[in-house]
Amino acid sequence: MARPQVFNQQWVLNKAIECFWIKGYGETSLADLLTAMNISRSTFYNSFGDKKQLFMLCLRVYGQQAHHISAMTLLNNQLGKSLDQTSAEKLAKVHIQKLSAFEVIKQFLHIVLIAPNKELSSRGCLLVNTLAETAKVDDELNRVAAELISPVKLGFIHQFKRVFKEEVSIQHGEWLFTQLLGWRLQSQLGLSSEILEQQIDWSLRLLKNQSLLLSNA
Amino acid sequence: MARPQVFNQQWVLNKAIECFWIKGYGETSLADLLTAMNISRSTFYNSFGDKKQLFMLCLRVYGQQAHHISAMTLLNNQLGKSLDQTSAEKLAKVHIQKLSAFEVIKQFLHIVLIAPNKELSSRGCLLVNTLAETAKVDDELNRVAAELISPVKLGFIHQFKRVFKEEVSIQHGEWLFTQLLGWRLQSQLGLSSEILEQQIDWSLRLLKNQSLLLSNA
DNA sequence: ACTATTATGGAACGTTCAGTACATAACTAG
DNA sequence: CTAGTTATGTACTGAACGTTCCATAATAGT
Repeated sequence: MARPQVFNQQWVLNKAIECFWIKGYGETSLADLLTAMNISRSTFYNSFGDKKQLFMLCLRVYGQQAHHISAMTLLNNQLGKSLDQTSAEKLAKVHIQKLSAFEVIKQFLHIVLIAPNKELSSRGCLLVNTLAETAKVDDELNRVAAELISPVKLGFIHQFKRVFKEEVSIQHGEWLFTQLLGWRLQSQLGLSSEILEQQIDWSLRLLKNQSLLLSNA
Repeated sequence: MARPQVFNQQWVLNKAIECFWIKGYGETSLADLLTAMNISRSTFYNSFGDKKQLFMLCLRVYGQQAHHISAMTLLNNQLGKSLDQTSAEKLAKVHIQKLSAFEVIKQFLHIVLIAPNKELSSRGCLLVNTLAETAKVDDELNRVAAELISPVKLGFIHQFKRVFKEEVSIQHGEWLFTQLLGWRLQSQLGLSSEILEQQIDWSLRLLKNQSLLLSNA
């Protein structure tokens, strides 16, 4: 009945996510997007409304992927399609299921913070970045980003509790999540991966002995 | 010999810092700056070169102030002129010198993360924000921000060690600094101040028992 | 009072921005 | 083959951006 779309929806969406992920919402121009997505202006506006709508769509897709990835990583299943091959290979070699609960978490942190590649890990998390960028500038985007982060965080904590088989509390998961955020920034500050791994070791060892030190109340 | 400047250099600089601090470099327009600084376009370009040069100047000034403030806070001296009156009053009431080393750190974290006011603490650190914002966009600004952060971090760690009287290592300071960054983001994510304080308690208690758990090698 | 020097105000610059209008191309159902 | 529908490419819009330019105002030394 009508002329068919010549581009691949998922492909151009992932390209858009990559743009926003690298440069942020404000710094990403329409020209950047059109070049990366390889579509024309009219196609853009016909298919995605406008820049803001596209961005919110990207946030949602990214949120689902991020949630999926962190959950899958801890569950030792296949990686989502969005990660590149090197990451998938690295993960496959880990053989998480044979490691202790602490090793699983350690490997997860290692992959998220260090392993994939400098390029990827230095980007940080699109949702967290967006939250910071739009904090005082765009209430709507800020709200959306905040809403989308929460399931990711809860997913992390949930898997964290699963791995530790109820030996830890939700609060411990929150505590470790705080440090995950901190490590992200530290690595962006140029903290050496040696010290980063050392810190991860420390935190996990502290968590291992948490029953000795941390009361729940 | 010449017509004198009618504006106060420090005053307009602090106004500029406030702009950049709230909206970031990219999102702060020249109109925003001129309104806040209350000067005209030509005065702006004559006195500060251009937007980027002014921004780098602001970063330097802010870096010195931030360094000063964190050091002074821990040393229980007067606050720098840049903090507002409420913060100064809050700090004066703390009477840090009478508290234990751990209480000093705890109060410091409390002030930085929770106490001053939602407005101020939600801004985060201008240098950290800049580092994140310019990561993939402007190499020069990124480099400058990274260079200016390091003395602030070292200052924090130095004072941290001073307060603890060599009972802790530099690595412990780095570890706590990581969490400081994480808490900043968490509070921006809407983490309740109750949980935030709980986490601070936990981390400090863990640090208190560090000799039991953490080896230095 | 005159001159040199600097600060200031305002108009205008070219560029880039997100978004729109419209003609045309590509397809399908009839 | 035709009519109808949708996708696409190009030219354009008005607004906002950072920056420059120039005339003018205000001072200090001579």
